[in-house]
Amino acid sequence: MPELPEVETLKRQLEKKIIGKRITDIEILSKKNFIGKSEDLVGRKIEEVMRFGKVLAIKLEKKPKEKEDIFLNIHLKLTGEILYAKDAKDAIFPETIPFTKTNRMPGSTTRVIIKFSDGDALFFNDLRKFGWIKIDKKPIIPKGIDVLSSNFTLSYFANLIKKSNQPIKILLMDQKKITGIGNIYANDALFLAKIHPKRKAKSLKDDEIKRLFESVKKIIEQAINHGGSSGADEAFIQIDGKKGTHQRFFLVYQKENQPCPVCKTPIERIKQGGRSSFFCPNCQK
DNA sequence: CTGCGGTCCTGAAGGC
DNA sequence: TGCCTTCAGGACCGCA
Repeated sequence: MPELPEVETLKRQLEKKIIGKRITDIEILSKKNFIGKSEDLVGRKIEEVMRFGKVLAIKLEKKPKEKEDIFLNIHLKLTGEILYAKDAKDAIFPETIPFTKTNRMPGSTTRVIIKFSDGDALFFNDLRKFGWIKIDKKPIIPKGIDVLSSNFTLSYFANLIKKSNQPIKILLMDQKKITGIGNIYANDALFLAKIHPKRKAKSLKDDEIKRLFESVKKIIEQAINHGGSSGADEAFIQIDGKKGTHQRFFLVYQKENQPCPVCKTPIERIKQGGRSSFFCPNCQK
């Protein structure tokens, strides 16, 4: 489920751990999840860790005379995890239990292991195998504007909304327009802005657009400060295997039938684009 | 353009 | 107990 705050959390933790380390080996346990030649990475040092929307892009050093950059791009999709182990041989991560009841690390869902010269390692786990690692000359940058970038302005947001016939919630999650918002934060941002998820985007008034803009930024910022969300359906864990804490602050997401935090009306759940939307029928218009 | 449904894959949970 | 169905976070693709 990782959305922007979760990937940003991983990015910040990763850069503290892996910058300057040299890759000695890459073990691919599931070919489907690794696109490119792993040999191209061996022997290189990690130079930089970047994030574009929900994509992590790790920049590797160039070899002498090489002209093109080389990046290791990662998308975690629904169930991907990135774990960092000090000693790869007996790594155990106590909280890596999103779907099973036993410790399993490195274990049954590990798809790729990246080993460093000091014995440390990165584990790419992915239960459902939707995620990927792609080697490329450039970072894989989604089309939309990143919520944390300076280009994500009220006027950009308003312009997008005013010309869209889509339901506002679907628009919020459209990575070609805005990158980083997934199901959790779309639901909670709409609640905070008091806007019904089914509202047609272009029907929003200026003051509603402004409220939504501020709500999106606020929710994303809070979630980053909480180290991401690791709730019931969220496979997300941090690189040391610990959970984020933002699930404690969910407003309506996954709160079907529970009282609205503002007016106590039971939260409702509907389907939009095959995904669950949660909202307060009283507060959100 | 919209919205729908199917697709990738696995395991937990609920119904009977 | 056991089998069968349903359901999840993300993104894409094809169809009407």
